[in-house]
This record gives sequence, C-alpha cells and structure tokens, in this order.
Amino acid sequence: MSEIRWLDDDEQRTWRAFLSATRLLWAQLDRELQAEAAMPNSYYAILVLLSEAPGRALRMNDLATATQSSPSRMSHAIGRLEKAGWVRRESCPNDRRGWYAKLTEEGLATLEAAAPKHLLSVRAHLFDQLSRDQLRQLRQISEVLLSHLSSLEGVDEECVTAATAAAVAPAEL
Amino acid sequence: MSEIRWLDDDEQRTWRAFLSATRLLWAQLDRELQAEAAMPNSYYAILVLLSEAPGRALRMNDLATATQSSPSRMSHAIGRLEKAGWVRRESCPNDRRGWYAKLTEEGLATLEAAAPKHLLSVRAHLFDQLSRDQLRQLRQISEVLLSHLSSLEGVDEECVTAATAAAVAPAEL
DNA sequence: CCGGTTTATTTCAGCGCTCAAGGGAACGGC
DNA sequence: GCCGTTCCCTTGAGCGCTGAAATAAACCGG
Repeated sequence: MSEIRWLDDDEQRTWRAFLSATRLLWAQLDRELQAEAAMPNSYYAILVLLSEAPGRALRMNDLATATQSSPSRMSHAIGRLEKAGWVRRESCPNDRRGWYAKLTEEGLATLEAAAPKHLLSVRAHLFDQLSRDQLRQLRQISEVLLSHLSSLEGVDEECVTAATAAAVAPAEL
Repeated sequence: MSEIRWLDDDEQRTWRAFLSATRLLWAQLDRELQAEAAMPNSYYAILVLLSEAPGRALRMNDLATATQSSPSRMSHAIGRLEKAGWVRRESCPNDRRGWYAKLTEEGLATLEAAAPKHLLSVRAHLFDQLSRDQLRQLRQISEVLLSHLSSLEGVDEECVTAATAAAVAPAEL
C-alpha cells in the first residue's frame, strides 16, 4: 500500500464545512417541503417533471432515467403517488409492456400550491445567504463536480441537470 | 399572497447544478464506502467518533448530539453496529439510565481498513477536481450556509463541524 | 416463424431513517 | 420521603430506498 496522504488542516476544514452545510441544507429543505406539501423532495421532482410533460404524462422508464433513479424506485414512488391520488397509471397503447404515469388534476393543484413555498425555502436558505460572486463561484464549482461525476457513470450530463431543474418549480415558471 | 419572484435563468442554472452535483457526490461517496466497508456514511462517522473517544467509548446521547441525529436513530444504528460485532454496549456505572457504545477491536480494524479508501474517494471526487481558489471559495460558501442553517435550529455550529470532521478519517489522522 | 436476447415494469426482502409512544432511572420542590 | 418532572434510551410502525429476482412483452437473427 502506497503512502497515505491525509487531509491537511485546511482541507479538513473545507471538507467538514462542506459536508455539514450540504447535509443540513438538504435536511432543512426536505423538512420544509415535507411540512408544506407532505412529500419528500424526490416526489416533488416527479410531479414537476410530469407537469412539464406533454399530456402531463411520462413513461415509467423515462421518469426513472430523468430523475436518475432506478426503475424499482420509480415504481414504488408512483405507487405511493397514485395512492395519494396525485398520479394515475395508464397503459401504453403502442407498447403493452409500458405504462404512463399521468398527473391528476388533484396532483397538479397540490404541486401548484407547494411550488411558491418551496421556492421561498430555496431562496431563504441558499440564494439569500450568498453574494452574487459566491453564487457564480458555487455554480462553477458545481458544474466541475457535476461533469466529473456524470462522466463516471456514463450518464448524460444534460439529462441530469435538466431533470433536477425541475426540482424547483412546475411548468409555469 | 404577495408576488412570486421565480428564479431567473442564471439562478436556475446555479440551483440545478448545485442540486445535481451534491446529490451525485453524496451518492458516489456512499456507494464507494458501501462497496469498500459495507457500511453507510453515517455508520462510518459513528465508528470514527468512537475511535477518537477516550476508551473508544461514548454515551449514546453524546453520540447522537455529536452526529446531529436523534436518540432513536442512534439506538437503531448502534443496534446494527452491535450485531455486526463492531460495537458493544456497556452500562454506565455512574448513571444507571445511561449506556456506553464501545468500539470493539474488530470494529477498529474494520475502520482502519476502510479509512484510506474512503479518503481516496473524497480526494478523487472533490479535492482533485477543484482548483486551490475554488476550494477556498467552497469553504467560505459552506461556512456561510452552515452558520445560517445551524442558527435556525439553535444548534452549536462548532459541535456540528467537529462531529462531521470525523467523517473523513479515524483517530490517527 | 422460432428461440434467445433485450426492454419495461413489478415484486420482495431488507436497510436506514423518522416519529410517536413508552419504561425506567435521576432530580427537585414540597 | 413523595410525586411530578426531566433525562436517557428503547421500541414499533411505517416510509423511501436498494438490489436481486420475476414476469411479460417486444425485438431480431437464423
């Protein structure tokens, strides 16, 4: 085993600050969304994607790849969303293996009620805290990391960001 | 309801890049730690904290507050770690309500085997990707967010960062 | 066609987490 | 001393997720 280069003091501090900050930020946003809309972040993202899709419906697989999640996960998620009355499954006419997940009126209403509040959370805990310069830096840093990470998994970078873009607001944005 | 100020194009891009990057980074680090050490990040952090503690033991409550998690979560977590043979519960002599979680030899060995690999992951996916300037910026940004978020919850900021510091390497660092 | 592969989705077991509820020990005013 | 409160920890149900296996339909070379 080659010599181990541990983190120096500066790196330590950077690492732990980053770790804590992102963890707390996620937790906070999740908590607020849970309180406001009774759903986790991931389900919110699904609803947004559906709201933007033509006919407010998407194939299961497309949903899964768009949100960077497994088919299994999507199946469970849609199951729950269906139980909540926000989504309905509809069989696909061309391909009898396939299913559409379609946003219901109720689901759309829920989403539209949740979106402004979620936006406020994001502003309060991220955008309002940082200077214009810092936001620019954060964006560049994120893009570097993103391009590295998505290359790792043979994933289309555009696809990832496009999908996650959803996580902030529904179609009317 | 007052006028809603949606995210502009620049903000959108910043937000989604940040969102995707942190999500993918966490996922990647978790995946690698899972593959190398068969444990999630949170359990790793617990083992590191224990390895640094005097007598390699800590009270349940101290562990919980140090890792910013609920007593319940810690109870479950130590239960699993105990089942894995990495930790042992020992009753507290002074306070018969209390329990110590004590790192076993086996647990320490597991941790020491995992630490260098985990460090490599962190370097590969974060530190090696960013310039010196960007690392400095990232640190400042994280610290701003951290101080905001920890003030929200009436939490001691030092405590949070101190605990998370652990998440990179065991005592001998 | 027919048989094997690929594609689309579900199912199941199990993990880590949260939240609400509870037991048991210590503390503190009366 | 006693009773209520507080503190420490556990329990159990349920949620969101993962990974592997199963089903079932479409595709495709022979």
